[in-house]
Amino acid sequence: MAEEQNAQDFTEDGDEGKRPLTRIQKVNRGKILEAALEVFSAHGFRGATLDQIAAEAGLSKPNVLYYFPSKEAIHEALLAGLLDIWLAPLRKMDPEGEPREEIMRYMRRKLEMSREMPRESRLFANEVLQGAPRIGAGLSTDLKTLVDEKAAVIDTWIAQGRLAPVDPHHLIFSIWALTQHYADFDVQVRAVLGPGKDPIEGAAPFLELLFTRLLTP
Amino acid sequence: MAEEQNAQDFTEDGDEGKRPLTRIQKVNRGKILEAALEVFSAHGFRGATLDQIAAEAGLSKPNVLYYFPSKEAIHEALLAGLLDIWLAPLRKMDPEGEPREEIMRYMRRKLEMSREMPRESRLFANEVLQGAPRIGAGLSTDLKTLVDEKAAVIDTWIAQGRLAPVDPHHLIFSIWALTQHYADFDVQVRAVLGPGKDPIEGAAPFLELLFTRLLTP
DNA sequence: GAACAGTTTGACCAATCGGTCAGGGTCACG
DNA sequence: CGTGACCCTGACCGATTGGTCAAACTGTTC
Repeated sequence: MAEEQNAQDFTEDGDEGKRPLTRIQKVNRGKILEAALEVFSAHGFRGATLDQIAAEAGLSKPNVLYYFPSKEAIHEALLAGLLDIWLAPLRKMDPEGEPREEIMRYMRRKLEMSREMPRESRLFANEVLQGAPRIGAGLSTDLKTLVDEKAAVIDTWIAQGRLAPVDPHHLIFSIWALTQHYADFDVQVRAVLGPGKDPIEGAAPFLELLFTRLLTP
Repeated sequence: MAEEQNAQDFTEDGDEGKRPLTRIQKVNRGKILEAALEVFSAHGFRGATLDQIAAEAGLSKPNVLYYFPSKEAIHEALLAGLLDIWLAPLRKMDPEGEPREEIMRYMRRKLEMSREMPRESRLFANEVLQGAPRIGAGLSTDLKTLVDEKAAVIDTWIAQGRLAPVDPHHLIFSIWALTQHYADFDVQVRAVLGPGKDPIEGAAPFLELLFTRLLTP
């Protein structure tokens, strides 16, 4: 195997890894990540090829490898920020807010993300489906911590009688499942509904009704 | 080892292809399909290799190709019956039955399938996630027909006032999303809940509550 | 405009993958 | 126990894939 590790590498230096980041670097890294999101989300990690990514980015394969040390590194770079982006709406859930409105707002924001960021959703789904080999750690640490924390908030709300008594963990799962379904299974949903309307447009009022009925004491 | 009686001795070829199917053939085809289900569901079509399947089945690669003409053919053989198996519970939904009980029964059966056939669920999810390149046709024909038919039944029930008014298509989607989530995103669910209990055990009462609240007029 | 860092590429490589093939082993049955 | 159909395998092949490399090109700065 190639054991040669380029010691003088990229941003992973813990200390002063100050790198001015050329204009061309910024542009091309962006193009690569955008192309990689397109290809990885459509074919999975194993199903995507560097040639596809390079073509999609409008660069040559060696040029892509000039900006990222490996295919794996591109994938990691994509997943790196994804978990945070993905959980940002949940983080915003305010313990001081009105319980039902807070949960509904979270659900709406997640549904909106399924419409506006379906590729990110599918990238994530691909990763989890195959056992989360590359972000498994983040799931049982960051993710679990955040969910447990918000579940505690929900339990408080329930104890105060401001919310119908439901299992808070499964409530959060249900929001994930119901919203991401429209991004991840888009082809199936569209095949069933037939051509024309945006599926999420019909989903929105349904989910409003569903969660209102579920959460009203 | 997992000894699953893959009762799928398929004698297709409406033509003259009526070989009696040797005992060894039955056994080895079963071993290959079982192994392929394991590997395809875990890594996707592109991510799975014939060597993996052969190793999992305890056969040599050329031997695997003796029973199936190609990797593609193995995958197709798996998907062939899957859509039917997958939709069987929906087919059983009885227009003459008690509306809420019929829908609850369907939901329960789907949840049960997530527990007992998670690999099939993930195989299906993998296929749909990547645009359903191999069963796309079946989605907009068989699947759409069945769902439209059952949606009409649900609409009738609603018109009779025996069910709360909800969009029947999205109701069916919600059952799919909520139940399959526990199979497809198993790693994530377990990471969040922590080790120990079976996630589906906790999901069952939650889903009972959710759909009861949603469907009661 | 020299000089050097940063950028790009064609040619190439080793590994892996799906699949083939000739030949040999094994089973069932008369 | 012979024989033909069925079963199995090691060796091999062409294509694809992730990745390397030397050399050439470009942009920027003094």
